[in-house]
Amino acid sequence: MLLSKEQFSPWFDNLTDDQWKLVVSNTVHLNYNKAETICKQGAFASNLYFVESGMMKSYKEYKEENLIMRFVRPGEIIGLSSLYNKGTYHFTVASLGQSSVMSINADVVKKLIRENQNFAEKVITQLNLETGDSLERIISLTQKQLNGRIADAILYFAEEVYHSDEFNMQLTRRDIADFCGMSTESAIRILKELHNDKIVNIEGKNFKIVSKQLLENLSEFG
Amino acid sequence: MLLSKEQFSPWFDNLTDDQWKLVVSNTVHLNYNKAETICKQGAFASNLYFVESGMMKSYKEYKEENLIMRFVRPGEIIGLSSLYNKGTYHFTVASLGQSSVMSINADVVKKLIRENQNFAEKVITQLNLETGDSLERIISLTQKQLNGRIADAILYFAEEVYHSDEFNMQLTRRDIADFCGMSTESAIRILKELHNDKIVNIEGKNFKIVSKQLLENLSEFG
DNA sequence: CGCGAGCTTGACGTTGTTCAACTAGAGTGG
DNA sequence: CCACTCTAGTTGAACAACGTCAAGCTCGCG
Repeated sequence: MLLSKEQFSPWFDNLTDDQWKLVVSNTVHLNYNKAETICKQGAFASNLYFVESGMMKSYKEYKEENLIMRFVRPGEIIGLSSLYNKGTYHFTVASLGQSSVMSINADVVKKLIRENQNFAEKVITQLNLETGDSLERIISLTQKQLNGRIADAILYFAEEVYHSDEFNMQLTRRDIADFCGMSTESAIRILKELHNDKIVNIEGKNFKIVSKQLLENLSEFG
Repeated sequence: MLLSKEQFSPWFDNLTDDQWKLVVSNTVHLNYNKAETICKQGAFASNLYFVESGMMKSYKEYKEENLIMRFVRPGEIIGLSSLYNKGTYHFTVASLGQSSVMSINADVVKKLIRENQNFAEKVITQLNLETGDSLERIISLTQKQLNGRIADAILYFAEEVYHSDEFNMQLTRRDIADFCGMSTESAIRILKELHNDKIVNIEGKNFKIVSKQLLENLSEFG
């Protein structure tokens, strides 16, 4: 398979040819099926994963509970936050449907950080973006009630994941609940309420936001 | 005031003399009193703060609620996670007692990141440490009940903040509650319970861990 | 000496979880 | 082709966990 840097823009487009060759020669492509695990929380993070296609859930495991932190989409890199320190994955990442990744040796990424300031800056930029998101999630999860959290989740799906107010949800109700830090039953009840109140039209996995304004109100005051 | 790089080790000890001069000439020292604000969530992060003495609380503001994310101690830098992107502070940081900081221009820090790979690596290392802590906090706050969260907090104070099983707490009950994401009354009730159960000896602001084992059990199963 | 902030306690109401039961569809093996 | 099972989704009722409210208390500071 022929690889060009630009294909993986904007992560790699500033690499020198030598650096890119190094990346290519320390890379394998992998395909995952639904429910397969890309990386496991606590394991040594000897590889990072550049997502090429599909969608994954990235979650913290705690006892029987999973708390989904975010959904990972093409163009994103998994494992940046595991570089240095103990070098273990903070999350488990599992594929939601079919997906493919480019697996890169972590030492190569560290080498790029050392040798290419642009790359280092991009890494820090990305880490800080994730920190910001992560903090917003903490607020949503700890300071809002069920309504508000579900509203946040639906807005997140529409804006960050599907880029549309109408989408066919890939997730189970349980995934939604795990993303909102609540029980499956609670998630179902609130979704039903949203549907009955004609705020979001929900039929099975088909979601259509009817009133974004009301949804944002819920997120804010719910 | 005479400044040496080594004094601020390990953040700056790998800088060249020129780089250090640049830091010194773009730096001011500031003293804060109790309850004064070092930086404000949402404001442009044009400066970073290297903590020299004292202790601060770093918290997210949401409506009337504050959620304390961590306590900042000498040797730490405030604002790394605000570099790049929008460049606004993710937190408000307020001094708990008297404290002093070295305020550094953010552009200088960015320049150091570009020009000194060691520094860049340290920054990423630190950011990833903070990410790890932050995730542990999410788990504590969302997956554990009040007992477990208070236990986590006390263990955190003993291990990360005061480095002793016996300490005089600088915080109010409200601070403790804000750190554990619960109401002040709940925090008080649980602390009392811990005292009555002879797990932690608490008299006013004096804390003494009697049975660390039981406390860890609470953290794990509480 | 009085005032305000922090601390404490009990009673009460709300929120959200748990448990149990039921349904529907998808896959499996006889 | 039909039971059988498993998972996902759903609903209601009972219950536990936690927050809110109201009151009173203490202590340091002006």
